[in-house]
Order: sequence, then C-alpha cells, then structure tokens
Amino acid sequence: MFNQEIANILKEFSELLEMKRVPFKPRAYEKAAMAISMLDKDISDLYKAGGLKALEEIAGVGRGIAERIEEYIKTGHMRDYEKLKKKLPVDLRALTSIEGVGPHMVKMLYDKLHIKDIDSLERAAQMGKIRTLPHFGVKSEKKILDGIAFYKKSRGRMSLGEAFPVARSIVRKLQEMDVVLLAEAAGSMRRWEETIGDIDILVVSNAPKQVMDFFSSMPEVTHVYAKGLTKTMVRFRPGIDVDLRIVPRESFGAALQYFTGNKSHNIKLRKIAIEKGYKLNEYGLFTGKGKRQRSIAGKTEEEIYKALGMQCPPPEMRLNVGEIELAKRKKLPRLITIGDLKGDLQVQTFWTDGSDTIEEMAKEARAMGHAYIAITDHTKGLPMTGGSDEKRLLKQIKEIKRVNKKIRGISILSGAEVNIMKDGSLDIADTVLKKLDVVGAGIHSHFQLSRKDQTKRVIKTMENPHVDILFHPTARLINKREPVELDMEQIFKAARRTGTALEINAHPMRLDLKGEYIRKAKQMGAKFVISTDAHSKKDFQLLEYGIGQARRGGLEKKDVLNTRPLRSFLKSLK
DNA sequence: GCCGTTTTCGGCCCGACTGTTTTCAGTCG
Repeated sequence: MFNQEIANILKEFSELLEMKRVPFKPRAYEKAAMAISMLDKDISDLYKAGGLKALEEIAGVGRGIAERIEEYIKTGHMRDYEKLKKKLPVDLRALTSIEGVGPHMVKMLYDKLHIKDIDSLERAAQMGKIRTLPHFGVKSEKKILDGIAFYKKSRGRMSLGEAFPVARSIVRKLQEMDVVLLAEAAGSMRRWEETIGDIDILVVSNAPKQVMDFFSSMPEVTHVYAKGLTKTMVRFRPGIDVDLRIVPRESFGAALQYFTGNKSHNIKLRKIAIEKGYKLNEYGLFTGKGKRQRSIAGKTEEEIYKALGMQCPPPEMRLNVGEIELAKRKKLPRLITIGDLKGDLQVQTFWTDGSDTIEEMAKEARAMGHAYIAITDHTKGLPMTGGSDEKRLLKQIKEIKRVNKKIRGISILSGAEVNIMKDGSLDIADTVLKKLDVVGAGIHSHFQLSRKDQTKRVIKTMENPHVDILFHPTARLINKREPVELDMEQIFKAARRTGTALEINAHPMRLDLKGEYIRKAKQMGAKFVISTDAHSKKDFQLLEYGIGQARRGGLEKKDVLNTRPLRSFLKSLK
C-alpha cells in the first residue's frame, strides 16, 4: 500500500515535469513509478534492510530517485515534488483520469482559464470557453464533457483490484490478533463485484475494545467516522471507507449472509423465511415471537440456507438472478475454482511490452501449477508496444521451440495478441497465424465505431479460421473507458457458430467479459477461456479475479477450455 | 534522471489517431 503511495507521487511528479516540458525526466520518473507499483516487496522494508543501495537495485530507480524515496520514507515529504505542486496546484490525478486529457492540456487549461479541478473544467466546458483555446474546438469540448460524465458515474467506487489488497491486508492483520476468533471481508467484495463502494469486515472476538482500538489506529487510517464496540467506521488510505463489525460467534453466519447477498437476494430470502413462519436478520434465523423467540440457525451460512430448504449459493451468485430457485431445486452448478485451470492463455513477454523473458514466465507459470501457457505478444498494429511483424513472430516461434526443449514440466505454446483493424481484418497474415498454436485477437483502437459497424468488425474477426480467442471482448477499462458498442447477442451467437472462445480477462482493470455477459454467453452456447493478460511474472496471481467473474457468470469447469489437459485443449481450438 | 554484451557520455520507443490545423501537438498504450 505504501508502495502505491510512493508510485502515485512519482507518477504525479512525472506529469508535473511533463507540464513544464522538462525533457527526458518525466519518462524516468514514470518508469520508476511503474517499477515500484509492480514491486512484490514493501519498499520501506527494502529500505530498512538495504538502505539507498537496495532502492537503487530496483530497475528504473537510480541515485536521484532513490534519494527522493528515502526522503519520503524518513520525513513523509518529497520537497522538490511539493514545490512543483505548489506552482501548479491542480488536481492532476482527477483531470488526467479523463480520457483524452493529459499533462499538457491540463497546463494550458490552468494557464488560460485557471482550471484546477473537474468542477471548474466542467463549468468552463459548459460555458463554451474551452473551444476558444488554441488547438481546442467544439469537438474537444464535447469530448471533455463526455469524459467528465463518465468520470462522475464511476467516482466513489474503487476498482476491485485496488480494494482487494487493502481488505486482504486488514483481514490478515486482524486474524493475527490473539483475541480474534474469526475475521472475514463480506460485502460486494465477497461477491467479486468489479467496483467496491466500501469494505465490510466481520469479526468474532471476546475483546471488542482491543480489536476496535487496534483497527482505528492502524497507520493507514486517515479519519475515524465512528467508533463503538460493535461497529467502527474509518477512512483508509488511499481513499476507501472500511466498516468493521464485531458479531457474536453464534451470529457469524447470519451476519456474513446479511452483509454478502445483494439487497434483492436478501429481501427474497427474508420473504421465504416469513412464508415458513420464521424471521431472518443479521443475528440469525428465528422462530416464535417475543419471549418465546429462539434461534434455529445463525452460526454458519449453510445452516441458514438449509433451514430455509435450499442449498447455499456461492457468494458470487447471490444477486437474485435465478440462483435462489436453483438452490431450492438443489440444482446449483458446481462453479469453477482456481484449481481447475491448467494453463494461462494471454501472456506478454520482454519481446513486446512485458517485462520478463519467455523462460521466466514459463517457470513462474509452472510454479503456479500450470501445465501450459501461450505466449501472446502484441503485433505490429500496436507499434507503441513494439508489436511483432510476421518475421519476428516466426523468429519467436523458433525461440519458443528452443525454450520448450530446455524446460520440463510445462508446455509453452506459441501465440499472439493480434490487433483487430478498423474493418475487422487482422494485422498479421493468415499464413503466419496458421503456424501459431493459439491466436487471440483484440480491439485496441477505433473504440468509437457505431454499434452496427463495431459488431460487424468483431464478427468478421471471429470468422477468421485462425482466430481461436476473442481477447477482452468489450475493450473496457474499469473507471476509465466505456466498453465499445456491441450487439452482444450477435457476438455470442457468432462465437458459438465460429467456435471462437471468449476470453474472461482476469486483469482487475479489465474484467472483460464481465459476469452478466458471461451468464448470457453461456446460455447461448459459447465457450470461454480465462487468462491473466500477464505482463510480468507477478501478474499470474491475477487469475483469481478472472475466476471471480467466471463464477459470477455461473461457469463450471466444462465451460472453460483451459481447464482441459493440453492435448484436449488444443483439439478444442479451431 | 536512468542506463550500458554497441556507450560511464549521450542517447532516451514510436506509430496511429484525433482534432486542430495548413504542417502539427497531444494522447494513447
């Protein structure tokens, strides 16, 4: 978490330097920020153990940036950054999070119109002031307004990928306390919702005061809204609200149930309880009234659902979209679990915009228990990633053969993340695609096409006999970019007809397809793969987010191609 | 400010796209 804080400051430092048109430094700071946010160790631990030298060993961090990090760890300040920030007091993070707005635009807006934040930007745009600036026009003004509308819609909810590590670390620390018997995160996070409004944590303890004192004084707490013996609410760095509730042991299941199911699932469940003459609340399932009331279930979720005459639906399904009926008929699917996956199918390497070599990625995947991975580096239609052309792809196939001979215990498949052009054609010739084991195709440009054109474009891609997988089908970026306009039913139909698998991209920024589309696509007979879009070894861990989405969509092992052993998996492709 | 199996100094990823322009600046990934 501290790493992210430092990375954020370095990133903003880089943008401030960019605004001042300082040459080359912005890139250096940006690279360092990226490296630190990808670090799998706590940077202050690293510093404690090895001092400046240890910091300098991080690729992209040299003497200069190491000293600034040291300053921040020691004093909580980075003076050069703060000085610069004072001269340009704008809400950079918010402003640049609007699509199409970057540091230079922010600078111009500040210089000419004194725009500092989203509100002043919105006012200026509404008053038609933006279009008067050099290099701006009516269209860019509208684009900014659209961007603001999108920003506002997604504001206040943090992406699952940001919130999950925070919640996990809090829960772990609570579990380590002697006086804590049980601790678990409930709420939308337990359902693996793609964005999280706040984090709800439930605890069983016989020393509530001690737990609450510990929780409210954790170093990342920036504000305490309320503090009591059963409920404490705080603001946590980097900007998310966390509620902690302490519940009796015999009510833990009931509380978990109450704080996990979405509203409509819970209402329905309570109605069923009433029909049976019971009462359901966060303390348990009760029978009788007044003094004769007694609990008949509450310690676990399972016993509550059982007492209501049904199976216990997995948390991810508790949305009242048919799961209660299935549970009553004892027909709940056996949802896929992370252990079912045998391979990862979207992996970028050092050859393009990934950071590790083919061999390093393969070894890491093997350590995770995978039997195979597909190397799917970018192709030339995405030149900024250093995308391969046909010649380089052929060279990579040779390299993969070489590494395959060297490594035991995992098979490396040759593949590519081919770029879908505006008309649905691909940027790599069929003669070369034919030679690859796995071909995934994805949209990376022309996001604004009409629904009709976009649908036509994607279907044309799926009709290519070599395209096995449609990568991140809607191309959305959570809280950042809307999905492209597609007639999803047509896409799912075409997926079934052409035998093109739909990717569930596990990267928490994408989570694409999302749960409800997965459910629909499954009903229409489509097949899926789940992959991480790994750009470094550490990214393989993101698979659990993809599993979360697959489970939200009700998928079973048989629906997902990369649960199959290698031979059978390859047969399942086109 | 970072980096080095072409370099400890002199490079630094780069092409498409968009909207503004009439030859280009900014953004994206």
